[in-house]
Amino acid sequence: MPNDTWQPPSVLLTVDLVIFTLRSSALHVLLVERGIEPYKGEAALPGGFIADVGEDIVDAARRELREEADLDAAKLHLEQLGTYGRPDRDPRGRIVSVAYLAIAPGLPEPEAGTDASAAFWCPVAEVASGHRPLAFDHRQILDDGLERARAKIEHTALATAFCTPSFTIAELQRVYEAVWGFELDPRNFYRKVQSVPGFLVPVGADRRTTKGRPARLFRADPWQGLRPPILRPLSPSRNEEV
Amino acid sequence: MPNDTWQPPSVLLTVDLVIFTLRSSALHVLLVERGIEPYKGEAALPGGFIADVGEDIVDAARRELREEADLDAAKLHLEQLGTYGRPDRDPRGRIVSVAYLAIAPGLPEPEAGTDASAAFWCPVAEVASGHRPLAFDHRQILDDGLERARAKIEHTALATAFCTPSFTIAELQRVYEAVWGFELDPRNFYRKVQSVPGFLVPVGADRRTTKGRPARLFRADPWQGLRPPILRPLSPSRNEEV
DNA sequence: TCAAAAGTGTTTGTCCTACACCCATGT
DNA sequence: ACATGGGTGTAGGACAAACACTTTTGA
Repeated sequence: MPNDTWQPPSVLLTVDLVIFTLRSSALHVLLVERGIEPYKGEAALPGGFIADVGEDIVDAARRELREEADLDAAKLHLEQLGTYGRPDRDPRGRIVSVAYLAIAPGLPEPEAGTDASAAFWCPVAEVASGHRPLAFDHRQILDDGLERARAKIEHTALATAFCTPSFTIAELQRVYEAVWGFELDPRNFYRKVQSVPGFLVPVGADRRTTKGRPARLFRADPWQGLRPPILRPLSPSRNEEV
Repeated sequence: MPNDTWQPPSVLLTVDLVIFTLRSSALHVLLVERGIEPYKGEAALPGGFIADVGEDIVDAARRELREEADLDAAKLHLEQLGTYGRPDRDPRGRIVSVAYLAIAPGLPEPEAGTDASAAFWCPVAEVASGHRPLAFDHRQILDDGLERARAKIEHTALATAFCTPSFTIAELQRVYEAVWGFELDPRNFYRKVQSVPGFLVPVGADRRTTKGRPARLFRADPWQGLRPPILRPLSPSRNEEV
């Protein structure tokens, strides 16, 4: 119990980032190969210490994203995922980390930045299957981030953040399938997303591919809410894919 | 950008608690009157600094609950709500706070503990209406906690944590109404909760009141998931009450 | 003319809401 | 008897899964 001379202990504060994107229809997460101890050479989520005592936490997350992966976080929506503060989570001492979640459209290989040896997109399935161990408690953070993303695209238009500025409904469906991990009926999906008022805005043009009928293009605001939501099936017949 | 002599800055870490309970069918939140500066004498959420660098954050939350309100948190389920770290949120300096949410059954007035001048239950409506200002950013934390609780009782049996060990369906309905803030049809609610497999376990006894037919008693595990969920109506005819 | 992908119609069953109605108890 | 709250039946509408079918393109 604190007495008159007691002073509150201080801790070190880091941010960690769960950045998802879609590459050739598969969900990927941004990882870095750690350039310093501990866990040097192993894979980890991008992140790092706040720069100074006056830096806002979400600003630190944006800065780390720029430094470690050369991604401009200005357009990315960072959502707080949770805080991970187990006393033994970092061998260097008491380090508490605030995790953020973000969604990025399909992008080429990120440039390795200043802090990390290398940044790269890793298939989420590779981590989930245990083939790719992660440093610290980052496996847990990634799992929490995946579940958050799965729930989030039900109630908001966040899935469109995976897409190019204008996209077809089939492209949007591939996002939902990659994040949820099972296939959907294209015809029912088509009408379901169209029926949500204010979700999809027709852009008046078509996208032509080498095969088949051209598809209408749409755009959307990724941060808009969806009413009614696009709920994933709970139990029924769903074709697993991830 | 950090150079060779750069050291990461340290911050002070606090926990804040949003504890809800039901008193005479109205949702209440546990508040304390602050005994020290800043905001001395004003209302705030219970909370405080972690005790030492080795204390786990959720343990600190449990300890504060015991110290400030003499509530035994061993049986309460503490859920992390979020982390609030705006650089200017505390005039004493850079203080980052991790907020937790918990639900308590109806309880008598809490005892004032060691740290706080007084702990008391305050109607949530009183805070929401702006009649009761809160210290720091605690109004924001409370709002976030309320929305979390509203969403949480849709997908888990958390609402039963407001109830006595055994309860009637009508009592459970009063919980949902108090948290959501509008009235529900008793007959449809009755069947809806009964239809969720594994939610309500009959205890084989009745509760007799002074009026009307006795109601069957049930018990439940507050941390169990609900499938299908008990969804609150989004738009339709709902009688506002809070 | 065929394959492939986009988009539409329709059927069928499930779930939800609203409300009429019956049941069991205290006064 | 009757008021009060507990509990059941059921009709009508909204919704969603499943799938047959039509449209529009490239080859």
